[in-house]
Amino acid sequence: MAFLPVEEQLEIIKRGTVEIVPENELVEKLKQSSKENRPLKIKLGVDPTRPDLHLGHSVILRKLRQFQDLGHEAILIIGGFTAMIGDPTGQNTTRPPLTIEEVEENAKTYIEQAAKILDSEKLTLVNNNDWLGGMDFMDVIRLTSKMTVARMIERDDFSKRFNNNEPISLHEFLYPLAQGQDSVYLKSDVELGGTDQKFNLLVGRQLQKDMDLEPQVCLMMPLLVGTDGSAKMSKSYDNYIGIDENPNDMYGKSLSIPDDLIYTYFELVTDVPVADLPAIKIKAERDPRNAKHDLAFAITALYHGDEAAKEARNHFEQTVINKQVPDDAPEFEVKAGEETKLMDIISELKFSPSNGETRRLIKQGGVSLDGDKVQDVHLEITLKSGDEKVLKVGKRKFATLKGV
RNA sequence: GGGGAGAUACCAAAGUGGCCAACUGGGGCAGACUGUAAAUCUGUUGUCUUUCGACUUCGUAGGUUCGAAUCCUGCUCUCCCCA
Repeated sequence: MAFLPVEEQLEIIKRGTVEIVPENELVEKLKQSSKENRPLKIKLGVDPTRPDLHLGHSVILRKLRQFQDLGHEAILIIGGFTAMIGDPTGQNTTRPPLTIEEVEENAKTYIEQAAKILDSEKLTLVNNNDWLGGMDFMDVIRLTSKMTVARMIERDDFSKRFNNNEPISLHEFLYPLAQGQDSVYLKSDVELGGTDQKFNLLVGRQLQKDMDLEPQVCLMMPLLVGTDGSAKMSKSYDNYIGIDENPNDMYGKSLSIPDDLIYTYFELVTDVPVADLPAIKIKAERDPRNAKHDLAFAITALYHGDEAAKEARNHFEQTVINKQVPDDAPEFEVKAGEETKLMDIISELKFSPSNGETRRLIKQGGVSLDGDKVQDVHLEITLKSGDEKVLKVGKRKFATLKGV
């Protein structure tokens, strides 16, 4: 296939990137690639420790997808071997290494979810256990001789842990080397990673040079800030939007991001054309309310389609803005003519983790029946056959109670 | 190899024999407010229980005691200093 002109490729490639090291080498590689009609090898290593993908992961996967669409070869490395080591990057504690079975299971889930973003037809999928697993101790020692301890503890996360008197296991030092060895083996032209991966990516470049290979270009994407507007998106901070989430949650969560992240999200996690971005930037500043709804719609539509996104928008307007009951509230059948404890109903609906929590909710006015706040913790209700009452627990748990 | 310090609820961190289900901060949840599931303010935050109260929890296993997160012993893990 014919490649787009280098300038046009660059425009797409540079969307949202923080840094390309070094950019002029990337330009050279792109020129060579066009000239020889040879796709570049774009490497992305993923760690199958936490298989639930969220928008934070999507930033880098989308970048890989963009390379695919430009006609280059996307190589997704499942870090089967490295997962058994445990990547120390960004961690304040040692990661528990996984077993082979866990890795395989997680990798499967990962690929299934990543397929929502990548073009799996054109994807090269490899597992670094295939080449790293076969190295013997001497190979490993040779590899370690290329790195110094001083360089290692230069790294931010290591030095932080070191200074905080937190443990660093020796094997964690091997992680960047293992990842770099992937680049040597694959002869990658470009490696993608988050800014937190800079060190690891550069090690790959270094090792390639040592092996007299053409060094890879390192392309860093920003870490997506989560819905709380401060920390990076991560499951453990509970500030994430999962790509597997249902349209309603996806839409609602997208709306909860702070206004000044609207543009960033458009740039990093939606596929609106590069050309439209300037106009979006202006709208985000002048009319954040609507810009954010546009964003929520774009994100939801990307993973669930336009129809589902429209429904999610309606659902949100109905429940949150107009405080009405959603159409899809689950039904709960109550035996007609019998007194039933409200607390038991809430418990059966799993709307609350414990009865203590339910009591608390009621006392705080967090439970209502047909719009009236429930005052009595021990309220018992009796419904006639065919009667319906709407139960609301907390902010967004609804159910229709029906007498049967 | 030697010496010292430590392990408390989701996280951080007080508490050193009864007043401790355990200060405080963060997070979570709820209420008010709002364009928003944001921000802010207020309340709340082990389980069971209508109340009284009962039960489980302070690394782990035992022990001392009327009574232990707090004292003793073994074990596991971590950090620091010296070599």
